Amino acid sequence: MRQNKQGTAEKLIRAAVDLISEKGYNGVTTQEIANAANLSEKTLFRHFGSKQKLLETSLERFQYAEEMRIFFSEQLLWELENDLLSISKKYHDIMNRDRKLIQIAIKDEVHIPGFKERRLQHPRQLLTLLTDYLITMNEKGKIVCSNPTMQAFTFMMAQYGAFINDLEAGNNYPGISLKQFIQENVKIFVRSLTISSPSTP
Amino acid sequence: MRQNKQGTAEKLIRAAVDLISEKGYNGVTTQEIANAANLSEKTLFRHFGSKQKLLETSLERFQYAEEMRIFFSEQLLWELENDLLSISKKYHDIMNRDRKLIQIAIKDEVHIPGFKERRLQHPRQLLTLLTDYLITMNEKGKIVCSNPTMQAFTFMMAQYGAFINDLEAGNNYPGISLKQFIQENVKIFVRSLTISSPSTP
DNA sequence: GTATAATGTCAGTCACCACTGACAGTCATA
DNA sequence: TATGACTGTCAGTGGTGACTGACATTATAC
Repeated sequence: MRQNKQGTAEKLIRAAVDLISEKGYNGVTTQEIANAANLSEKTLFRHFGSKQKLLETSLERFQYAEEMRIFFSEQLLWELENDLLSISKKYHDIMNRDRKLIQIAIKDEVHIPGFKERRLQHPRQLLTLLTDYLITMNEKGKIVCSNPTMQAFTFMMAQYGAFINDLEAGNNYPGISLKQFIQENVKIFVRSLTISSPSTP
Repeated sequence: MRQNKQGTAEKLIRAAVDLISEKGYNGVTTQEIANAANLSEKTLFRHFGSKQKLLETSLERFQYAEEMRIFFSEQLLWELENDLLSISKKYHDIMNRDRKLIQIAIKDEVHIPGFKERRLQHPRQLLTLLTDYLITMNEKGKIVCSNPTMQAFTFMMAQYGAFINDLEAGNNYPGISLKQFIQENVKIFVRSLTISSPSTP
């Protein structure tokens, strides 16, 4: 019965993440979480000591950390359209993997020391990576880029908006999919960044 | 003392919106709300009957409704850069005015019948208005627009992302302001929509 | 077969919280 | 000065929810 201990904690964490992301930390009872995990409430407390600690443990896995950095250093082809597409996809992959954790983080209500800071550091890192990418592309003469930081930021905000929209509004816009959005957004940036001289009609 | 009744309800609603947007519906007690409004808990219940009803009443003001439609029919100059700028500004004006209500809506936890539906209808309306605008601009020969719906959607998502980012991350990106973002985003769309022939380097 | 570790059951504690009733105070108006 | 509309105080009630302790149960390992 030694290996069951980890399995039990895992079940509880999954149930907690599921329920809390739906109904909020204060909207779920430890009883409900235990039931959803097919375990007794007592077991929950034996493993985590408190509801708050259970949440903290659940949120610890919230670290895509190095993944973006590695992606940027290994997967880029220095071909704008291609790269922006794969960056977008990677972004949504990562975000969707942590979908429920992000939902919890947004609903917040809960104050875990340092958590917000840790969370906000990811998009800052992405902004840096993306900015550096644009700068290099500019140096290579492949794009015309006057303000790389703001352009990277704008690109990110579009992705972020689409993700949050999908997260909480689901399929609010009939006939519009995330894939289509990514393609159109990349097209717009490619067109905008590969103009030789600004067109003045 | 007749006019005080409305003033009292107003105070309570304001306090409720402030606190609930911060800590979530289940994270605030009626006691706290009453204190924040400098009124007794009893008065709160005399006015609204229940905590839930207080929230519902607070959320009823959440209707920018016609404002966007009127703006689109009256304030546009049919000059792309100018119009996209003023649309962006109007959007953020409206969103910021209802900042706290939107925060409550996102944290959700609360299930008020029909509320979510009512809320989601606003961005859908904006999408329609913006799409129609692009179509007309295309017909006027002022832009080259292959896929107006997706382009309007992309423009919206960028605004939405920037708003949500500002809402919950505050000043996470030092040196980047909302104003700068709006300008850069508009520039990107203008460049992208006013290319006569796609440049292939 | 017995020790050990993990879980379940059950009854219960304690604090908090939405909400109430009874009574008293305050102020404007007639 | 009396009435009425509004608010405050206070002492409650009933329910819920996080968390505990004592004891029984199961499975595994030696």
